[in-house]
Amino acid sequence: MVTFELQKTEKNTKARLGKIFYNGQVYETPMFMPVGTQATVKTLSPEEVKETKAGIILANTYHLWLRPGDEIVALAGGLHKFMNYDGPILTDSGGFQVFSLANPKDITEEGVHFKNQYNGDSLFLTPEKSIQIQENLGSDIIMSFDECPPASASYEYLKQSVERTLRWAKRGKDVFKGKDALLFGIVQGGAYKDLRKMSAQELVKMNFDGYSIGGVANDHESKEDMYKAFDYSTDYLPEDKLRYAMGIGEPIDLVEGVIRGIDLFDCVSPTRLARHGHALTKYGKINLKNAKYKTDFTPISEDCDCYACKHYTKAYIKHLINAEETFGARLLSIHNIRYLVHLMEEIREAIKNDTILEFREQFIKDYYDKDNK
RNA sequence: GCGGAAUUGGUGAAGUGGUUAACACACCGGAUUGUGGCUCCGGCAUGCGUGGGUUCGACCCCCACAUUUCGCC
Repeated sequence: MVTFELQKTEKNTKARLGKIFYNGQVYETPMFMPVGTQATVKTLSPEEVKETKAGIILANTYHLWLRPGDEIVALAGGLHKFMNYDGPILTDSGGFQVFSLANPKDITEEGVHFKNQYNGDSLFLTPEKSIQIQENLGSDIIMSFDECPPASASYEYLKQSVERTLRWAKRGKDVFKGKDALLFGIVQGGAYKDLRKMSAQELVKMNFDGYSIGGVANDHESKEDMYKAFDYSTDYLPEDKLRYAMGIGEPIDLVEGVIRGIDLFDCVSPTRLARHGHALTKYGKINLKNAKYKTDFTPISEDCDCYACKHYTKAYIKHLINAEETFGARLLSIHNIRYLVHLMEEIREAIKNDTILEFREQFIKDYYDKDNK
């Protein structure tokens, strides 16, 4: 069972420091969570995930429901046993996949009809069903089933969607057993203050165990709008509950999110970028496919303590990526996850010292200033 | 030695007497935010073996040479 304790709020911003307790384990927030959609963080073993000092990992309702099926995972004794991971596991509700993957789809008050993209079967996902699947999976942090509209949706559509998502949240909460897991409500409303506020306040009335901020970074949403969505949401959320920005993100977005009162982030980017040959560094993202790394026999980052940086050079990893060897993707995934986890360590230190704004300034200078490279 | 065939970018190659030489791979860049790991978007032959000729115009027609290859002696 996951519990959360708020430690402090930074002097100049909404940035928060907290602790998550889980089966004798302790994790600090703000925290970055790697994504393991299909009950595996792609290319990594659980031991390698742990070595990056990541705590919570994500798994996905939609994918595991379709394959291998939540009943099978339940038979295996739950996700933790099935995938051999003893840290906390958070599951997404399937709401985002309905938005991003399932086509065609038909969204009704009752739930969402869509086709199984693998075999064409007709599927019907409801708020109740989503919770039930997540409980079968043995998730520690369960998400409400939400509609995730594109950022370009009209105000009118967003308003209706937010209201429906609230009704879905209520339906999910009503069937949630609440034994060993937390249930989060998901704040929607695009970049509109009144919608985010309404969404947050109504969810808070239902008293969820934590609150997610959804519908961000979708559909080429601007960073400005995303940051507004953070502010307009966290302003109306209780201090003593976790706030989670779903699907975020880029290093700068983690910094900006923390400043706006977010505790948890997840993103596919470290592992996806890795598979495509990119490495995150203090001085920006680098593309190891670039010819200039052919003879670069230095680590990705001199001061990184990850397995990849301790033992391998850019030239070697570049070779692996070029040769399409999975070990290359694995080394880069280890590095990129470690980079983001370490970034959060630095962020927490800055919150302790009440210097998060100075930290942001220096971070932007290092990450984006081309003269540093 | 004689006869035939071929010669297009790093590679495999398409191509028509008439504006910017198709496509693929490789290569060089870029993208990627609640993950379809083999994804997406760009760039990449001022030149079609070499030298002449025909033509208003030739990668495409003609001649010579070079190289490769096949067959025969």
